[in-house]
Amino acid sequence: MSPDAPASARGQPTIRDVAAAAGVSIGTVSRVAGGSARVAEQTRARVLSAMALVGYQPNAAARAMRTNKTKTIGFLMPDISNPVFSRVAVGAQSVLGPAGYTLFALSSNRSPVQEVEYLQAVRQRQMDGLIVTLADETASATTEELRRMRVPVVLLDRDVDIGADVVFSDHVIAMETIVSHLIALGHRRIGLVTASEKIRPGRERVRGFRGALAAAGLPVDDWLIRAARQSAEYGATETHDLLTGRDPPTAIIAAGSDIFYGAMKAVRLLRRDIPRELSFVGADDLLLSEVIGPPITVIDRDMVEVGREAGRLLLDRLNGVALPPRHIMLASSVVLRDSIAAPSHA
Amino acid sequence: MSPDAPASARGQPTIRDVAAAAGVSIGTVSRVAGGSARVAEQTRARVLSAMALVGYQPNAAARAMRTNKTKTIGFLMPDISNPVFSRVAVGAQSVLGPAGYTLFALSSNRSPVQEVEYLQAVRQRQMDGLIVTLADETASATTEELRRMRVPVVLLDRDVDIGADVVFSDHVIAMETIVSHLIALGHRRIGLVTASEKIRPGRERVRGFRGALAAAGLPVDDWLIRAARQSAEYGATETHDLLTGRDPPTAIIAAGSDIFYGAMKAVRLLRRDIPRELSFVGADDLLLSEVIGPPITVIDRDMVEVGREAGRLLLDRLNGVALPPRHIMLASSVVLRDSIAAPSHA
DNA sequence: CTGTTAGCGCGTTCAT
DNA sequence: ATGAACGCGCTAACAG
Repeated sequence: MSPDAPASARGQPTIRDVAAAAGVSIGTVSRVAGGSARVAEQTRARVLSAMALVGYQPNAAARAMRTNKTKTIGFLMPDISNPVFSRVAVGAQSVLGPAGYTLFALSSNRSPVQEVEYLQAVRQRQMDGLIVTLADETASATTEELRRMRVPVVLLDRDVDIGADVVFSDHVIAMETIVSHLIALGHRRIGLVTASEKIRPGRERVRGFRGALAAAGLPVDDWLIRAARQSAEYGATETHDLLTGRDPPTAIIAAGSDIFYGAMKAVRLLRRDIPRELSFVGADDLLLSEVIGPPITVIDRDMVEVGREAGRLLLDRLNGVALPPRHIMLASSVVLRDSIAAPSHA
Repeated sequence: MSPDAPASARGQPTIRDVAAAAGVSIGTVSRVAGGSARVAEQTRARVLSAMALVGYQPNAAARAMRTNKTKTIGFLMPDISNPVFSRVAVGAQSVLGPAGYTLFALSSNRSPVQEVEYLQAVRQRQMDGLIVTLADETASATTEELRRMRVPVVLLDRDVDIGADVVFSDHVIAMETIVSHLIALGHRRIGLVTASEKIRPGRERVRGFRGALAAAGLPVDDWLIRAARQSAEYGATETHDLLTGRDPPTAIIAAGSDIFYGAMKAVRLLRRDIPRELSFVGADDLLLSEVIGPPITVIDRDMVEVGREAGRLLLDRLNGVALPPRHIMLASSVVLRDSIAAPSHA
């Protein structure tokens, strides 16, 4: 009494099996499956039940071959285990999903080689669009590969000239705000630990940092600026180095979620009291900042919204919008908490 | 001087374009691309440079249609923005990638409907294998869909009888260890906030919890056991409720990373001093536990290793290993820190 | 409204 | 060692 589905390749039933079971031609089955042309109600019902009977699922590869559309979007990010990036996936999916697209998340693990491989995978699989956060803007192999893409691409917070739509996060204004605030509190030596200047966030944060000092007429001590990597280890070692130096800062800005973690750990190990002995500013991890004692002042961004915006931009392109490249700037917010105060020996 | 690639559909060059550029037949190009049969060294070189010239990437859909293999693996998880899940992707990718497979991460956002949709997407796209952490073991539509899968499936920490390989995390031993420890310190009323008993982790943690109390000859007060959801909000409200109840616990175990966050926040808001007024145990977030003051005792698991194991199991199946379903159990560790002490009013 | 047919790009025979 | 031809499952265009 089994459905007795011939089931061709891979054991999956095909459109032919359905046609045979329903006693119609494959064309009709295709029409029903695609919901396209008009089919007699009675026929449609027969086909539908035949599909259910044999457990039919359309073969995406065959469909893609015919239509040159896969209804899939790739999202390439440097590190899937970092919520700052993966939240973007949640946002993008929330707008792409209802439009009939499936989002596939890809994590390059910050490796340019992996990045290129994934970009090729996206091209090979004929994905209909791509959202990407590059691990390194200066890797030319990656940008070349990106340029080969023949589908809409949305870039996230990177300066790469490929004529793509971009969703930027503001870093300068937020940085200026917090640095000015610290200066107003009396701080003269402020340390900054952030990502490499090889990517926009690092560059922009350093720019905002220098700008705020300049605006206040303060000198810039390059020793206080650490912008090379993004990791908890980096945050820890640089913070340790800053705090144990000859002329340590009275305030530290750990701009980046990984760096925030590491810097915090270093501060704990050195038993510096926040904010009495040291003012501290974190970033990109609201939850962490809330449960630490004392609550930490942070620069925060809504990464889910970044994902939504990226999804919207992509959807427009997918729907044929032919405007010149659009740039969207999303604000960062500074959440003031108890971790900053006037420097003690002032 | 442009490569002048005809570039068929979607603007991507095909095997034909390469053949024309190299002055050979498509069969030869295919042989070179597949690295299969022997080709004259000189011919191979010509083809290779022609490929580079036109920027050829084999069309995955066409390949899949012929070979019934896609070299892709799906990883379905409840929430991509939770590192506990996304770390698994990192581990799985690290063993699947070198074997030539591309891992696509899919986040169901804890929605059974989304889960079914993604499972169908996996089937339609003829992915070669699947790693899955179910959001709800009791959703029959999901398990049915899972059963339809004709490719190897690896389940993560769930009890679903589909004859698949499974990677389990131990929850019972770790829970017994920490509860016994708290009891030894003098605690008699211990609160537990954890995931729903509809999924294995919730069930097992509750089981270990009850077991440890029973072993110590202590009564179980069901009011102290909260096992319904996984979210920061849930952790916060339940913790608040426990701490403000008539006969509050002297120790709380927040078993789950989201719950950990929320519970911690509730403790802060109620200004309970850890460990003087309250002993506190978190889970699944080592970084958070380190930077909070005081450092928090946690139950921890190596999720990257879970991913690696899952990848290995899958790879074996992909390579034709036909053993009966294998079950792997990975230990959890209890990291003792300063957040637990003898109850104060003891 | 429904059946028939021609490829989509590729890997794989089978000849040469 | 290489080329020609077939068909994987499907959609779209055309007949009827």
